[in-house]
Amino acid sequence: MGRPRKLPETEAIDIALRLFWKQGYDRTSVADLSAALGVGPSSLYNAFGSKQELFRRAIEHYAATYTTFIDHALERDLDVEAAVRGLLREATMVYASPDSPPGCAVMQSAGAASPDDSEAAAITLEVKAEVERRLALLIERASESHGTPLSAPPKLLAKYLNGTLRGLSQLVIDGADLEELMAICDVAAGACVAGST
Amino acid sequence: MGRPRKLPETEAIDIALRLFWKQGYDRTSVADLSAALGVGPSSLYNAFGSKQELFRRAIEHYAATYTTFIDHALERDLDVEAAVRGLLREATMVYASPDSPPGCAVMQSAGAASPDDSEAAAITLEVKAEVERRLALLIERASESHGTPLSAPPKLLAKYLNGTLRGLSQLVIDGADLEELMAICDVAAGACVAGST
DNA sequence: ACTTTTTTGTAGTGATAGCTTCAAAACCAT
DNA sequence: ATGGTTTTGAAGCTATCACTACAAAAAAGT
Repeated sequence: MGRPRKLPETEAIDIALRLFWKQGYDRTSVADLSAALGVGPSSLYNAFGSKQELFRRAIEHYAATYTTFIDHALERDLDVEAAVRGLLREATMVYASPDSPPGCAVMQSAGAASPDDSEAAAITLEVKAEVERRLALLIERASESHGTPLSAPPKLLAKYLNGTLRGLSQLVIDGADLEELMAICDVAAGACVAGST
Repeated sequence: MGRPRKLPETEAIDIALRLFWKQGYDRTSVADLSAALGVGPSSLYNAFGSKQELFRRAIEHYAATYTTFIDHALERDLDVEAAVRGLLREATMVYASPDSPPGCAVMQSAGAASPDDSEAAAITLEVKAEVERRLALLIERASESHGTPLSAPPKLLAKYLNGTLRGLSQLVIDGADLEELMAICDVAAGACVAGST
Protein backbone atom coordinates (compact mmCIF):
# COMPACT_ATOMS: atom_id res chain seq x y z
CA MET A 1 0.00 0.00 0.00
CA GLY A 2 1.64 3.25 1.26
CA ARG A 3 4.50 5.21 -0.26
CA PRO A 4 7.08 3.08 -2.12
CA ARG A 5 10.63 2.69 -0.85
CA LYS A 6 13.29 4.80 -2.46
CA LEU A 7 15.76 1.91 -2.23
CA PRO A 8 14.95 -1.83 -2.32
CA GLU A 9 15.83 -3.64 0.88
CA THR A 10 18.35 -6.07 -0.60
CA GLU A 11 20.25 -3.25 -2.25
CA ALA A 12 20.34 -1.30 1.01
CA ILE A 13 21.69 -4.33 2.85
CA ASP A 14 24.42 -4.82 0.27
CA ILE A 15 25.55 -1.20 0.51
CA ALA A 16 25.48 -1.36 4.30
CA LEU A 17 27.49 -4.58 4.27
CA ARG A 18 30.24 -2.98 2.22
CA LEU A 19 30.42 -0.02 4.58
CA PHE A 20 30.62 -2.21 7.68
CA TRP A 21 33.15 -4.41 5.88
CA LYS A 22 35.35 -1.48 4.98
CA GLN A 23 35.10 0.62 8.13
CA GLY A 24 34.05 -1.75 10.88
CA TYR A 25 30.84 -1.65 12.90
CA ASP A 26 31.94 0.92 15.46
CA ARG A 27 33.49 3.35 13.01
CA THR A 28 30.45 3.24 10.72
CA SER A 29 27.94 5.81 11.95
CA VAL A 30 24.27 5.91 11.14
CA ALA A 31 25.04 9.17 9.36
CA ASP A 32 27.58 7.33 7.17
CA LEU A 33 25.00 4.69 6.37
CA SER A 34 22.19 7.05 5.50
CA ALA A 35 24.55 9.08 3.34
CA ALA A 36 25.70 5.96 1.47
CA LEU A 37 22.12 4.77 1.05
CA GLY A 38 20.99 8.19 -0.09
CA VAL A 39 18.15 8.34 2.43
CA GLY A 40 17.54 10.02 5.74
CA PRO A 41 18.08 8.20 9.02
CA SER A 42 14.35 7.92 9.59
CA SER A 43 14.03 5.67 6.54
CA LEU A 44 16.78 3.50 7.84
CA TYR A 45 15.15 3.11 11.24
CA ASN A 46 11.76 2.56 9.70
CA ALA A 47 13.11 -0.26 7.53
CA PHE A 48 15.53 -1.98 9.90
CA GLY A 49 14.74 -0.80 13.41
CA SER A 50 18.30 -0.11 14.53
CA LYS A 51 21.93 -0.04 13.46
CA GLN A 52 22.39 -3.41 15.13
CA GLU A 53 19.55 -5.00 13.20
CA LEU A 54 20.81 -3.64 9.90
CA PHE A 55 24.22 -5.07 10.74
CA ARG A 56 22.67 -8.43 11.55
CA ARG A 57 20.96 -8.50 8.18
CA ALA A 58 24.16 -7.46 6.44
CA ILE A 59 26.19 -10.23 8.08
CA GLU A 60 23.51 -12.80 7.26
CA HIS A 61 23.74 -11.65 3.66
CA TYR A 62 27.54 -11.98 3.79
CA ALA A 63 27.45 -15.46 5.28
CA ALA A 64 25.04 -16.65 2.60
CA THR A 65 26.94 -15.06 -0.28
CA TYR A 66 30.62 -15.11 0.55
CA THR A 67 31.28 -18.32 2.46
CA THR A 68 30.36 -20.64 -0.39
CA PHE A 69 34.00 -21.71 -0.75
CA ILE A 70 33.26 -24.56 1.66
CA ASP A 71 30.33 -25.81 -0.40
CA HIS A 72 32.44 -25.64 -3.54
CA ALA A 73 35.04 -27.88 -1.93
CA LEU A 74 32.33 -30.27 -0.70
CA GLU A 75 30.80 -30.60 -4.15
CA ARG A 76 34.05 -31.59 -5.85
CA ASP A 77 34.90 -34.60 -3.64
CA LEU A 78 38.65 -33.85 -3.52
CA ASP A 79 41.17 -35.38 -1.16
CA VAL A 80 41.79 -33.50 2.07
CA GLU A 81 44.85 -31.52 1.04
CA ALA A 82 43.41 -30.46 -2.30
CA ALA A 83 40.08 -29.55 -0.74
CA VAL A 84 41.66 -27.44 1.97
CA ARG A 85 44.10 -25.81 -0.42
CA GLY A 86 41.29 -24.89 -2.79
CA LEU A 87 39.08 -23.61 -0.02
CA LEU A 88 41.77 -21.43 1.50
CA ARG A 89 42.78 -20.07 -1.87
CA GLU A 90 39.20 -19.28 -2.82
CA ALA A 91 38.57 -17.53 0.49
CA THR A 92 41.77 -15.55 0.09
CA MET A 93 40.73 -14.45 -3.39
CA VAL A 94 37.60 -12.99 -1.85
CA TYR A 95 39.57 -11.28 0.90
CA ALA A 96 41.96 -9.73 -1.62
CA SER A 97 39.43 -9.02 -4.36
CA PRO A 98 39.34 -5.42 -5.61
CA ASP A 99 35.57 -5.77 -6.11
CA SER A 100 34.92 -5.86 -2.39
CA PRO A 101 36.55 -4.35 0.68
CA PRO A 102 39.74 -6.08 1.83
CA GLY A 103 39.68 -8.97 4.30
CA CYS A 104 36.82 -11.01 5.69
CA ALA A 105 33.69 -9.01 6.48
CA VAL A 106 33.07 -10.91 9.71
CA MET A 107 36.53 -10.04 10.97
CA GLN A 108 36.70 -6.53 9.62
CA SER A 109 33.30 -5.42 10.81
CA ALA A 110 33.27 -7.00 14.26
CA GLY A 111 36.97 -6.40 14.74
CA ALA A 112 38.92 -8.41 17.26
CA ALA A 113 36.49 -7.61 20.03
CA SER A 114 35.07 -10.29 22.28
CA PRO A 115 31.33 -10.96 22.16
CA ASP A 116 31.08 -9.60 25.71
CA ASP A 117 31.91 -5.99 25.00
CA SER A 118 30.82 -5.57 21.40
CA GLU A 119 27.32 -5.87 19.99
CA ALA A 120 28.78 -6.62 16.58
CA ALA A 121 31.02 -9.43 17.83
CA ALA A 122 28.06 -11.18 19.43
CA ILE A 123 26.20 -11.07 16.13
CA THR A 124 29.09 -12.63 14.20
CA LEU A 125 29.68 -15.41 16.74
CA GLU A 126 27.11 -17.74 15.21
CA VAL A 127 28.49 -17.25 11.70
CA LYS A 128 31.97 -18.22 12.82
CA ALA A 129 30.68 -21.32 14.62
CA GLU A 130 28.70 -22.38 11.56
CA VAL A 131 31.76 -22.03 9.31
CA GLU A 132 33.77 -24.19 11.69
CA ARG A 133 31.06 -26.85 11.71
CA ARG A 134 31.01 -26.99 7.94
CA LEU A 135 34.79 -27.15 7.79
CA ALA A 136 34.79 -30.15 10.12
CA LEU A 137 32.18 -31.85 7.97
CA LEU A 138 34.23 -31.25 4.83
CA ILE A 139 37.43 -32.64 6.35
CA GLU A 140 35.71 -35.70 7.75
CA ARG A 141 34.06 -36.54 4.46
CA ALA A 142 37.18 -35.93 2.39
CA SER A 143 39.24 -38.06 4.74
CA GLU A 144 36.76 -40.96 4.70
CA SER A 145 36.15 -40.73 0.98
CA HIS A 146 39.85 -40.92 0.09
CA GLY A 147 41.20 -42.81 3.10
CA THR A 148 43.62 -39.99 3.88
CA PRO A 149 45.22 -40.07 7.33
CA LEU A 150 44.78 -36.71 9.09
CA SER A 151 47.33 -34.92 11.22
CA ALA A 152 44.64 -34.33 13.85
CA PRO A 153 40.90 -34.99 14.41
CA PRO A 154 38.53 -33.23 11.95
CA LYS A 155 37.08 -30.90 14.58
CA LEU A 156 40.51 -29.71 15.63
CA LEU A 157 41.63 -29.20 12.06
CA ALA A 158 38.44 -27.23 11.46
CA LYS A 159 39.35 -24.94 14.33
CA TYR A 160 42.87 -24.64 12.98
CA LEU A 161 41.50 -23.66 9.58
CA ASN A 162 39.08 -21.23 11.17
CA GLY A 163 42.08 -19.53 12.76
CA THR A 164 44.01 -19.72 9.51
CA LEU A 165 41.22 -17.95 7.64
CA ARG A 166 41.25 -15.14 10.19
CA GLY A 167 45.01 -14.88 9.84
CA LEU A 168 44.77 -14.72 6.07
CA SER A 169 42.23 -11.92 6.33
CA GLN A 170 44.59 -10.00 8.57
CA LEU A 171 47.54 -10.51 6.25
CA VAL A 172 45.49 -9.09 3.39
CA ILE A 173 44.68 -6.03 5.48
CA ASP A 174 48.34 -5.46 6.17
CA GLY A 175 49.09 -5.51 2.46
CA ALA A 176 50.46 -8.98 1.73
CA ASP A 177 50.45 -9.70 -1.99
CA LEU A 178 48.38 -12.43 -3.57
CA GLU A 179 51.28 -14.63 -4.60
CA GLU A 180 52.58 -14.86 -1.04
CA LEU A 181 49.10 -15.55 0.26
CA MET A 182 48.55 -18.42 -2.16
CA ALA A 183 51.83 -20.01 -1.04
CA ILE A 184 50.71 -19.63 2.57
CA CYS A 185 47.46 -21.43 1.71
CA ASP A 186 49.50 -24.32 0.40
CA VAL A 187 51.61 -24.50 3.56
CA ALA A 188 48.48 -24.48 5.72
CA ALA A 189 46.80 -27.16 3.59
CA GLY A 190 49.84 -29.39 3.95
CA ALA A 191 49.52 -29.22 7.71
CA CYS A 192 46.21 -31.07 7.65
CA VAL A 193 47.36 -34.42 6.30
CA ALA A 194 49.73 -36.76 8.09
CA GLY A 195 53.28 -36.73 6.69
CA SER A 196 52.89 -35.11 3.29
CA THR A 197 55.30 -33.22 1.00
CA MET B 1 61.00 20.34 40.65
CA GLY B 2 57.25 21.08 40.77
CA ARG B 3 54.44 18.99 42.20
CA PRO B 4 55.05 15.23 42.18
CA ARG B 5 53.01 12.90 40.02
CA LYS B 6 50.26 10.96 41.68
CA LEU B 7 51.04 7.90 39.56
CA PRO B 8 54.47 6.90 38.12
CA GLU B 9 54.57 6.91 34.33
CA THR B 10 55.44 3.23 33.88
CA GLU B 11 52.55 2.19 36.09
CA ALA B 12 50.16 4.43 34.19
CA ILE B 13 51.29 2.92 30.89
CA ASP B 14 50.77 -0.59 32.19
CA ILE B 15 47.25 0.17 33.37
CA ALA B 16 46.44 1.87 30.08
CA LEU B 17 47.80 -1.10 28.12
CA ARG B 18 45.51 -3.48 29.94
CA LEU B 19 42.51 -1.28 29.26
CA PHE B 20 43.29 -0.97 25.54
CA TRP B 21 44.04 -4.70 25.45
CA LYS B 22 40.73 -5.58 27.04
CA GLN B 23 38.41 -3.07 25.36
CA GLY B 24 40.15 -2.02 22.17
CA TYR B 25 41.40 1.47 21.31
CA ASP B 26 38.11 2.86 20.02
CA ARG B 27 35.97 1.56 22.85
CA THR B 28 38.36 2.87 25.49
CA SER B 29 37.48 6.48 26.22
CA VAL B 30 39.70 9.06 27.87
CA ALA B 31 37.17 9.03 30.69
CA ASP B 32 37.72 5.27 31.10
CA LEU B 33 41.47 5.78 31.20
CA SER B 34 41.45 8.59 33.70
CA ALA B 35 39.06 6.63 35.91
CA ALA B 36 41.32 3.55 35.80
CA LEU B 37 44.40 5.66 36.51
CA GLY B 38 42.62 7.50 39.30
CA VAL B 39 43.50 10.93 37.92
CA GLY B 40 41.70 13.66 36.01
CA PRO B 41 41.96 13.92 32.24
CA SER B 42 44.19 16.97 32.51
CA SER B 43 46.90 14.89 34.20
CA LEU B 44 46.70 12.39 31.43
CA TYR B 45 47.08 15.03 28.75
CA ASN B 46 49.85 16.75 30.66
CA ALA B 47 51.81 13.50 30.87
CA PHE B 48 51.17 11.97 27.46
CA GLY B 49 49.82 14.67 25.18
CA SER B 50 46.94 12.69 23.69
CA LYS B 51 45.08 9.39 23.76
CA GLN B 52 47.02 8.37 20.66
CA GLU B 53 50.39 9.00 22.29
CA LEU B 54 49.46 7.10 25.41
CA PHE B 55 48.40 4.22 23.19
CA ARG B 56 51.71 4.36 21.32
CA ARG B 57 53.62 4.15 24.59
CA ALA B 58 51.40 1.28 25.78
CA ILE B 59 51.99 -0.73 22.61
CA GLU B 60 55.74 -0.12 22.79
CA HIS B 61 55.62 -1.46 26.32
CA TYR B 62 53.67 -4.50 25.15
CA ALA B 63 56.06 -5.24 22.30
CA ALA B 64 59.04 -5.07 24.63
CA THR B 65 57.44 -7.18 27.34
CA TYR B 66 55.15 -9.71 25.72
CA THR B 67 56.79 -10.74 22.44
CA THR B 68 59.82 -12.32 24.05
CA PHE B 69 58.68 -15.77 22.97
CA ILE B 70 60.70 -15.32 19.79
CA ASP B 71 63.88 -14.53 21.70
CA HIS B 72 63.33 -17.53 23.94
CA ALA B 73 63.18 -19.78 20.91
CA LEU B 74 66.27 -18.13 19.43
CA GLU B 75 68.28 -18.67 22.59
CA ARG B 76 67.61 -22.38 22.80
CA ASP B 77 68.90 -23.34 19.33
CA LEU B 78 66.15 -25.86 18.67
CA ASP B 79 65.32 -27.44 15.33
CA VAL B 80 62.70 -25.65 13.24
CA GLU B 81 59.65 -27.65 14.26
CA ALA B 82 60.47 -27.59 17.97
CA ALA B 83 61.30 -23.90 17.88
CA VAL B 84 58.07 -22.99 16.12
CA ARG B 85 55.99 -25.27 18.29
CA GLY B 86 57.48 -23.79 21.45
CA LEU B 87 57.04 -20.24 20.21
CA LEU B 88 53.43 -20.72 19.24
CA ARG B 89 52.63 -22.47 22.49
CA GLU B 90 54.31 -19.76 24.54
CA ALA B 91 52.49 -17.02 22.68
CA THR B 92 49.19 -18.84 23.13
CA MET B 93 49.82 -19.16 26.86
CA VAL B 94 50.11 -15.39 26.99
CA TYR B 95 46.95 -14.95 24.94
CA ALA B 96 45.00 -17.29 27.21
CA SER B 97 46.59 -16.26 30.49
CA PRO B 98 44.16 -15.20 33.23
CA ASP B 99 46.74 -12.65 34.44
CA SER B 100 46.26 -10.47 31.38
CA PRO B 101 43.34 -9.70 29.06
CA PRO B 102 42.58 -12.41 26.49
CA GLY B 103 44.24 -12.47 23.08
CA CYS B 104 47.10 -10.49 21.65
CA ALA B 105 47.14 -6.83 22.67
CA VAL B 106 48.16 -5.68 19.20
CA MET B 107 45.18 -7.45 17.68
CA GLN B 108 42.70 -6.70 20.40
CA SER B 109 43.47 -3.01 20.71
CA ALA B 110 43.85 -2.09 17.07
CA GLY B 111 41.18 -4.55 16.04
CA ALA B 112 40.98 -5.74 12.48
CA ALA B 113 41.05 -2.23 11.06
CA SER B 114 43.37 -1.23 8.27
CA PRO B 115 46.07 1.35 9.00
CA ASP B 116 44.27 3.72 6.62
CA ASP B 117 41.16 4.33 8.68
CA SER B 118 42.35 3.69 12.22
CA GLU B 119 44.94 5.64 14.17
CA ALA B 120 45.53 2.63 16.38
CA ALA B 121 46.13 0.26 13.47
CA ALA B 122 48.78 2.54 12.03
CA ILE B 123 50.60 2.56 15.35
CA THR B 124 50.66 -1.24 15.57
CA LEU B 125 51.87 -1.73 11.99
CA GLU B 126 55.54 -1.43 12.86
CA VAL B 127 55.25 -3.89 15.74
CA LYS B 128 53.71 -6.50 13.47
CA ALA B 129 56.42 -6.01 10.85
CA GLU B 130 59.15 -6.33 13.47
CA VAL B 131 57.68 -9.57 14.79
CA GLU B 132 57.61 -10.99 11.27
CA ARG B 133 61.25 -10.01 10.72
CA ARG B 134 62.35 -11.75 13.89
CA LEU B 135 60.32 -14.84 12.99
CA ALA B 136 62.08 -15.05 9.64
CA LEU B 137 65.45 -14.74 11.35
CA LEU B 138 64.58 -17.52 13.79
CA ILE B 139 63.45 -19.89 11.07
CA GLU B 140 66.46 -19.23 8.91
CA ARG B 141 68.91 -19.81 11.74
CA ALA B 142 67.15 -22.92 13.01
CA SER B 143 67.04 -24.37 9.52
CA GLU B 144 70.72 -23.70 8.86
CA SER B 145 71.83 -24.83 12.29
CA HIS B 146 70.09 -28.21 12.03
CA GLY B 147 70.05 -28.68 8.26
CA THR B 148 66.26 -29.01 8.29
CA PRO B 149 64.53 -28.74 4.91
CA LEU B 150 61.75 -26.15 5.04
CA SER B 151 58.32 -26.40 3.39
CA ALA B 152 58.77 -22.82 2.09
CA PRO B 153 61.29 -19.95 2.24
CA PRO B 154 61.86 -18.46 5.75
CA LYS B 155 60.24 -15.13 4.93
CA LEU B 156 57.10 -16.81 3.71
CA LEU B 157 56.93 -19.10 6.71
CA ALA B 158 57.39 -16.06 8.92
CA LYS B 159 54.36 -14.47 7.29
CA TYR B 160 52.45 -17.72 7.70
CA LEU B 161 53.30 -17.78 11.40
CA ASN B 162 52.41 -14.12 11.73
CA GLY B 163 48.97 -15.00 10.41
CA THR B 164 48.82 -18.09 12.61
CA LEU B 165 49.51 -16.00 15.73
CA ARG B 166 46.66 -13.66 14.82
CA GLY B 167 44.39 -16.64 14.28
CA LEU B 168 45.35 -18.11 17.66
CA SER B 169 44.56 -14.81 19.33
CA GLN B 170 41.14 -14.81 17.73
CA LEU B 171 40.44 -18.40 18.73
CA VAL B 172 41.23 -17.48 22.34
CA ILE B 173 38.79 -14.58 22.14
CA ASP B 174 36.07 -16.88 20.89
CA GLY B 175 36.60 -19.18 23.85
CA ALA B 176 38.69 -22.08 22.56
CA ASP B 177 40.18 -24.08 25.40
CA LEU B 178 43.90 -24.34 26.02
CA GLU B 179 44.20 -28.01 25.16
CA GLU B 180 42.74 -27.50 21.69
CA LEU B 181 44.96 -24.49 21.15
CA MET B 182 48.11 -26.41 22.05
CA ALA B 183 47.20 -29.12 19.55
CA ILE B 184 46.66 -26.44 16.92
CA CYS B 185 50.12 -25.06 17.64
CA ASP B 186 51.55 -28.50 16.92
CA VAL B 187 49.67 -28.78 13.63
CA ALA B 188 50.92 -25.35 12.57
CA ALA B 189 54.49 -26.15 13.57
CA GLY B 190 54.40 -29.31 11.51
CA ALA B 191 53.50 -27.28 8.44
CA CYS B 192 56.86 -25.49 8.49
CA VAL B 193 59.14 -28.45 7.85
CA ALA B 194 59.18 -30.52 4.67
CA GLY B 195 57.50 -33.93 5.06
CA SER B 196 57.28 -34.39 8.84
CA THR B 197 55.14 -36.42 11.28
C1' DA C 1 -11.98 13.19 -4.52
C1' DC C 2 -11.15 11.32 -0.03
C1' DT C 3 -9.41 8.20 3.39
C1' DT C 4 -5.83 4.97 4.78
C1' DT C 5 -1.19 3.36 4.97
C1' DT C 6 3.59 3.62 4.63
C1' DT C 7 7.91 6.17 3.64
C1' DT C 8 10.29 10.29 3.45
C1' DG C 9 13.02 14.65 4.81
C1' DT C 10 13.99 17.91 8.46
C1' DA C 11 15.02 19.06 12.69
C1' DG C 12 16.33 18.00 17.09
C1' DT C 13 16.85 14.77 21.41
C1' DG C 14 20.17 13.63 25.44
C1' DA C 15 24.53 11.29 25.92
C1' DT C 16 29.20 10.89 25.21
C1' DA C 17 33.46 11.58 22.57
C1' DG C 18 38.38 13.80 22.83
C1' DC C 19 40.30 17.63 24.56
C1' DT C 20 41.21 22.38 26.97
C1' DT C 21 41.13 26.12 30.47
C1' DC C 22 42.54 27.76 34.77
C1' DA C 23 43.26 28.38 39.42
C1' DA C 24 44.53 25.85 43.54
C1' DA C 25 47.87 22.49 45.28
C1' DA C 26 52.28 20.42 46.11
C1' DC C 27 56.78 20.05 45.54
C1' DC C 28 62.21 22.33 45.17
C1' DA C 29 65.50 26.14 45.67
C1' DT C 30 66.81 30.12 48.00
C1' DA D 1 58.93 32.02 54.28
C1' DT D 2 58.96 33.18 49.41
C1' DG D 3 59.20 32.54 44.37
C1' DG D 4 59.41 29.30 40.63
C1' DT D 5 57.73 25.08 38.53
C1' DT D 6 54.93 21.36 37.58
C1' DT D 7 50.74 18.55 38.43
C1' DT D 8 46.15 18.27 39.86
C1' DG D 9 40.99 18.66 39.99
C1' DA D 10 36.70 20.78 38.35
C1' DA D 11 34.23 22.66 34.88
C1' DG D 12 33.33 23.31 30.29
C1' DC D 13 34.38 23.26 25.14
C1' DT D 14 32.70 21.68 20.40
C1' DA D 15 31.63 17.73 17.69
C1' DT D 16 29.50 13.57 16.96
C1' DC D 17 27.01 9.49 18.51
C1' DA D 18 22.52 6.48 17.96
C1' DC D 19 18.04 7.60 17.67
C1' DT D 20 13.25 9.99 17.36
C1' DA D 21 9.12 13.38 16.54
C1' DC D 22 6.47 15.04 13.23
C1' DA D 23 4.40 16.50 9.21
C1' DA D 24 4.59 16.49 4.18
C1' DA D 25 4.69 13.18 0.32
C1' DA D 26 3.40 9.28 -2.37
C1' DA D 27 1.27 5.35 -3.19
C1' DA D 28 -3.59 2.03 -2.88
C1' DG D 29 -8.58 1.34 -1.82
C1' DT D 30 -13.18 3.20 -2.08
